[in-house]
Amino acid sequence: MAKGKSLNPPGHVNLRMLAEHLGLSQTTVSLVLNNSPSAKSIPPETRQRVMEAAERLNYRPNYFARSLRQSRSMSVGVLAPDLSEGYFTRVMNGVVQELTAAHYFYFTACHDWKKELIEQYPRMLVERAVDGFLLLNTPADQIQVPVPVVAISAHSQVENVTNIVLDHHAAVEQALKHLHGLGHRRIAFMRGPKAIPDSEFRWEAIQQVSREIGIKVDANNVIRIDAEGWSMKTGYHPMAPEIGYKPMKALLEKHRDFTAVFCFNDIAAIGAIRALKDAGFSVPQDVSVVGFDDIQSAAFSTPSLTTVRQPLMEMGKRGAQVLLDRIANRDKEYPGEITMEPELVVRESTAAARA
Amino acid sequence: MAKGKSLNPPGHVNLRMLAEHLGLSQTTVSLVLNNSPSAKSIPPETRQRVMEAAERLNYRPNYFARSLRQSRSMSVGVLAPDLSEGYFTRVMNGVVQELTAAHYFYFTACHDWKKELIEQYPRMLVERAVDGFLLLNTPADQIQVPVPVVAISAHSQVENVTNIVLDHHAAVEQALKHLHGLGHRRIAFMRGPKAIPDSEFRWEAIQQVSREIGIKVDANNVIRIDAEGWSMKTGYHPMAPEIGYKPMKALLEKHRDFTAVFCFNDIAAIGAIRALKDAGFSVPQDVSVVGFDDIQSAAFSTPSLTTVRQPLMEMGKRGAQVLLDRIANRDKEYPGEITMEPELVVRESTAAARA
DNA sequence: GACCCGAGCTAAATCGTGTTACAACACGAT
DNA sequence: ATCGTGTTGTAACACGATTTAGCTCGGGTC
Repeated sequence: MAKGKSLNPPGHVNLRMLAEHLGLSQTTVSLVLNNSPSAKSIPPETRQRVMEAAERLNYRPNYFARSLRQSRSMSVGVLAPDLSEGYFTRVMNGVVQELTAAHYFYFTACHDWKKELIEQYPRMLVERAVDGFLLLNTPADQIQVPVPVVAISAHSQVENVTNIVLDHHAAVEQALKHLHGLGHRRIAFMRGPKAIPDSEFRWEAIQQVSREIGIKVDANNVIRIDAEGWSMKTGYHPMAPEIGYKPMKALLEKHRDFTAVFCFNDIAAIGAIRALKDAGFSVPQDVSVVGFDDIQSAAFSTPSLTTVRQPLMEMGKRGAQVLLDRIANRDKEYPGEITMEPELVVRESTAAARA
Repeated sequence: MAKGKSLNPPGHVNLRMLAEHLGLSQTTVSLVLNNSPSAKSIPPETRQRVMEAAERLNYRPNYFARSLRQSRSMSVGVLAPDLSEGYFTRVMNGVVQELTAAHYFYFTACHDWKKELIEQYPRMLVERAVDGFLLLNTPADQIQVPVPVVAISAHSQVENVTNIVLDHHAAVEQALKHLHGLGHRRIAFMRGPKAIPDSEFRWEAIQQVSREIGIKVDANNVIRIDAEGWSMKTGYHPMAPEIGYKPMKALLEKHRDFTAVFCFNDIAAIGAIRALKDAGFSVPQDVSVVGFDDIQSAAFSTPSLTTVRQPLMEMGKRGAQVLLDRIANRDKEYPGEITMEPELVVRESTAAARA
């Protein structure tokens, strides 16, 4: 009665208080609650008593004290360029599923492609003791941290980093064989911005596959997304279809010697289609358009988009799984690269080439 | 030399180690580094010496130990239903700007509309000592936490919560006056899912404004988005245009006695347009469609969407500002509600009613 | 009787910081 | 000599959990 139980700050039950209340030592209570291996010798009745009291007094172990001891925080850092509509949300849907199931939380940090932020954020998050990093679409070369790193859609062969990548050869092959099979020979290519790791990688795949299939890549038919369009500093539209609209319009003003366009992603493809329509073309009768990613609106825009589906959610899930696994077994060997398979989704935006 | 400096785990400099190295006590070093008021008496030279050593040895105070002592974390919790394409990313763009500028990080937690998670996550994040909460599109009634809360797009008059809301009367008035002005009299309304706080609020505004303008709301022309479509458990498409496609299709199978549709949001509007086209209608010649939000794809879908623009980014910015202000001055008075103004954006999806 | 053993527990150290209470000393004033 | 009063620090505890090392006691073995 004089145990002092009633004068506590309510809702803040200690291990000490719990132990006092039970007439046991903190050690015993802790061992039971954590189901520690050295708790074998504790009889079931005592166990039961401890569990019940913890439940009844609504005991919650203090997060910081526990983390201080075990030096792990049950949280990871997610580094991404921005909170973009297409890519980010889809990958994160998969990531979140896995992290949540493992009782992990995550910090998100957007570097907006700024070099200094790409170096600064990892340091700041290490100070907050994240147990690992997940990089989305972000070059990993410069990142040196004392915890495991998994990079999704990056291609840096660096110690400590596991890459989750798409099989780009297969992806490009499916798209180009589809167009080739429809009779397209003069194909325009829209390259991604330099900053994005996938851009160069995919471009090389395009050149290689083109040689294999026998498609000529004409420099006059290669356009490039302007990296500025991706920046936050545009304010209102960080990553609008505009990024595809502008280069397509520019190309159309020079010449119209192509029957199909292979776009860097779906958002750009939607913009490109808009530019084609504005120029008096109809899609797919006059020009076929192929996108990349298969974001949600791809199926519902008009015309619906033929596109190379990246299994973004699965890539997120897989990435998170690997990261959690590497965190749990820090000295186990880990894969340097994991490849995921794409899938061509044929919809309305492609058709046989006009004669 | 034999001070043991070289046999440390590198990158892990203690306060103790720093103090030893300096030949001072931990207290002194701590006082200097935190610029504590009781450090007044410490001479500038000693100060200087401490600061330099900390810099040189790259000393970083342990986050857990520090938080364990002072229980605050320089981070906030963001609670949202999901990482949806339209709403979430736009609001967060504004939020992130403000938080980053104030050197705050944030945890994101998606409750997926599950009651138990809406109660559980705040508790878990309080354990992690977040300094405040930001609720997106999430009812705040049940949330009891010892830190400031700002709710964006919610309408709960609860102690401790500041609401950032849209002026729904103005929003609905602009949309309906636009349609009324184009000659539309028989208008179909798509209500939002029950779970979303804005749904009921907007519906009441619709009823009131309709009375004021003289538009009849016919129960046969009211459809509702099926809440299940929003759930994660659908796996692949958490929040696709499908949510608008299905109810629109169902309505069209019953009757076609309307010349315009006012949709709950842009994503649903895109789905509804698709359903109208599938049924042989053309938009806007046969049926006008008005959306809500003005998400990025609204301007680039075909036809481009007439919609009520919510200043989502500004709402996020404002919400974060208020939260940070309330965190910094915990006892200052705070606003219970802040109203933001909408703006009608007229594009291609609306036209004069057919005779 | 010495020795070991397992069952059932506990005291005390540890993690790294922040903070309170107090020590040692100098200097001048009484 | 004593007292006050800054100055310049330090020892020790608090925060709350985990973990190591070990204690006690009854019973069995040789």
